[in-house]
Amino acid sequence: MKTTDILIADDHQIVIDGLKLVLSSREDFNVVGEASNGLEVLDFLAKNKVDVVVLDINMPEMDGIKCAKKIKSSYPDIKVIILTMYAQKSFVEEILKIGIDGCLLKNNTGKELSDAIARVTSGKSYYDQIQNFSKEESKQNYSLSDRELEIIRKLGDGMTSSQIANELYISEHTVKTHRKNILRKLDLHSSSELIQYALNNGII
Amino acid sequence: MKTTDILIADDHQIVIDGLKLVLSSREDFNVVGEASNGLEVLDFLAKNKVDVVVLDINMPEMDGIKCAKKIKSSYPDIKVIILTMYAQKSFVEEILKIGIDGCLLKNNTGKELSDAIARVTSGKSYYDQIQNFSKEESKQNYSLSDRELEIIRKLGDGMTSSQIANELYISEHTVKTHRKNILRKLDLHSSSELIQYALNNGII
DNA sequence: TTACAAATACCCCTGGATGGGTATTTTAAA
DNA sequence: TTTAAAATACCCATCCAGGGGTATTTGTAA
Repeated sequence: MKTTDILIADDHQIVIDGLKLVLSSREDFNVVGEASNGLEVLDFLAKNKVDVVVLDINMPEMDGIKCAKKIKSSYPDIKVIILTMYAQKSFVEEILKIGIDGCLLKNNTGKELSDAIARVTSGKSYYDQIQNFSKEESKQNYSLSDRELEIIRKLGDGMTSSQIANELYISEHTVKTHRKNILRKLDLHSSSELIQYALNNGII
Repeated sequence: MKTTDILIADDHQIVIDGLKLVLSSREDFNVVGEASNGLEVLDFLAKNKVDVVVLDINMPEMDGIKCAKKIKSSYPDIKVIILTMYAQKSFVEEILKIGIDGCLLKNNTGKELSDAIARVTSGKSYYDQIQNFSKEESKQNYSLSDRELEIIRKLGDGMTSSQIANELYISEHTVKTHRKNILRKLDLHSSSELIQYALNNGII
């Protein structure tokens, strides 16, 4: 029998334990490794043969999206499934662009994860809920630049515009411009909303 | 054989599926129900006999802490274990006060959850990491009042002091006083930091 | 090489947030 | 019933955020 070798990445061990058991219900699935962040995933892939990687988005060190990008450029044959807490609008564009094979919410049953893995190994893709806003919202869903993301993270640490300006060796005016652009792009109106959004979408 | 009847509550189905499988490895454990929020838990308890409830903190409708409080007052014999993402400093005091039997991070293995359940059924308690800061930080870790928590949640929605004042039928001055007290208690200095803190500690 | 996005920088103004007080009433606990 | 905590309300001041512009430089992709 042809088996599928699977690597699971999540920063919560108990979730990994659960997923392993969920997937062990199928004889053709073989969980060959686990990782608690993106760096561990890349480390594992360098030394082992894997067919499918199941990635949580919110992980320390290197998040799931960044990790998926690196996997797809270094190992285009490996299938990647993103497992996430929320429907992460801000990442939809990126998920589609990177060519991630599957994406589903943690909100789903274990069986659906099995189904998703089976689908992607057969060369198909598995998207849950995601494709809905990929069409409707991708137009108004402007993407944030690297600089803007950098500033959002510093805002999350409670830094003011002038503090950020000092740390980045740029003018406070520039920081304020970035902030205005961020709020405009995301259609938000305060830092509080921004931090909430950022945390819910894996930016922080 | 005496079996332990367990109710699992988490807002992510895939986590429930995993936990059920993890716990099924012990013959004396019997997962009799599952719930995706606190209200469903109370509903289930009203109709079924349960020995142990495993509660996630972050759930919609009614969070794990509020739910635990109600369980302990209505069914003092039912053991309660809190399962959480982060070490939630702000809740330690409350967890100890309510008399929750066990508390562990999702960051643990499935076996540790089994151990915790076994311990609490035998009348002991199981605390992971939590007791550390319960001693060290409980002095400077002032607890927030219900009103203060209410205001934090509204701030998370991006509301201003005056908007909150209108919604709660109180003066804007009062809202500002609450905000000042919140920041002072938590030793924070801006709404951005507060929202970050609140999301990481299950307040929002 | 031309066009466009990103990053940079500055101007204006208004309103809200932060931090320092003080003080009353209400509620709950000892 | 006395005491303490919580919720209420107001004063002051300063600083920063938010929203409206415009403009230059830099890098990159068509």
